[in-house]
Amino acid sequence: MMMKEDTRKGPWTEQEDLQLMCFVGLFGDRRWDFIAKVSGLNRTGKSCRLRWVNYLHPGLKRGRMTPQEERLVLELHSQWGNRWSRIARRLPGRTDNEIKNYWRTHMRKKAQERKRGLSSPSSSSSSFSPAQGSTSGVSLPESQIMEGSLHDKGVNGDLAVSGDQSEEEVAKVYSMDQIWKEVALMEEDVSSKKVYEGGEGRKEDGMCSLLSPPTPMASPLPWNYYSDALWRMDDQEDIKMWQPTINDHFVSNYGHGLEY
DNA sequence: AAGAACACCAACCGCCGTTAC
DNA sequence: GGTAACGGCGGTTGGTGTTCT
Repeated sequence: MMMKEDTRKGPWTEQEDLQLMCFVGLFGDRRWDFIAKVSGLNRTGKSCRLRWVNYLHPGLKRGRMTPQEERLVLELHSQWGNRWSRIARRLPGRTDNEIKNYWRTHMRKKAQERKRGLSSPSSSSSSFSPAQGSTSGVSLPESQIMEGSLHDKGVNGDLAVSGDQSEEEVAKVYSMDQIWKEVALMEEDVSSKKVYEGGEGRKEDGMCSLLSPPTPMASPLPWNYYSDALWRMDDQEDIKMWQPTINDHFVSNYGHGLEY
């Protein structure tokens, strides 16, 4: 068959999402080029990966950043600069893209505010005010508020952390435990209300029949649990822990379409 | 009510590091 | 060791929804 001429671009359709989720369930989220080919999606591997990482990944949170998250982003950005993926790793459920977008819009706004503020020196220097104070008084080091910092590579490039060891240390600087406790508490409340809702109109229902544990409702743990666990996984090894159930289930129902 | 301005977010592009051959 | 392919990352753009005038 000769396809593959024009790879599709632009927004993903629901059908494509489903297809992608199925094949990621089957083959894991690493071999993107392979998945792109095998799935029959006329997309590049990159495109598939992006879609998965930024939108379809079951562990993703949606919606506004919590004040804790915002604080964390600011803090980590002050340490690492525009290392979005690195920062994202410290915010489970948030993607580098999301954080990047967040930073751009909010910091740009901040920069503009400050520009104006410079003419009136007594202006509220750092009351971080997307929509005036929705972020519960996150304060930002002056140096970062300047417009230039939107593009620079690390505010304190010199101080910039180097190496993973120091990364670990830095992460603790901000009394991470405290932050996470708060976040956990908040989320516990929320998730207990909407377990399995998929949140924000996500269209997971369709895929759940394929990818969720065989009998989601009968499962002692909600799908969210799997999702969250998955999000934290770094290795393919970990994924294998849960993949078999998906594979069995999926293959038995949809394996007919596969030639591999 | 309509248009402008702004905010948000999904997706693409290009570069770079890693891996496989 | 060289090279091609791939995956990941950061920067950027464009579309859409929301708020403001």
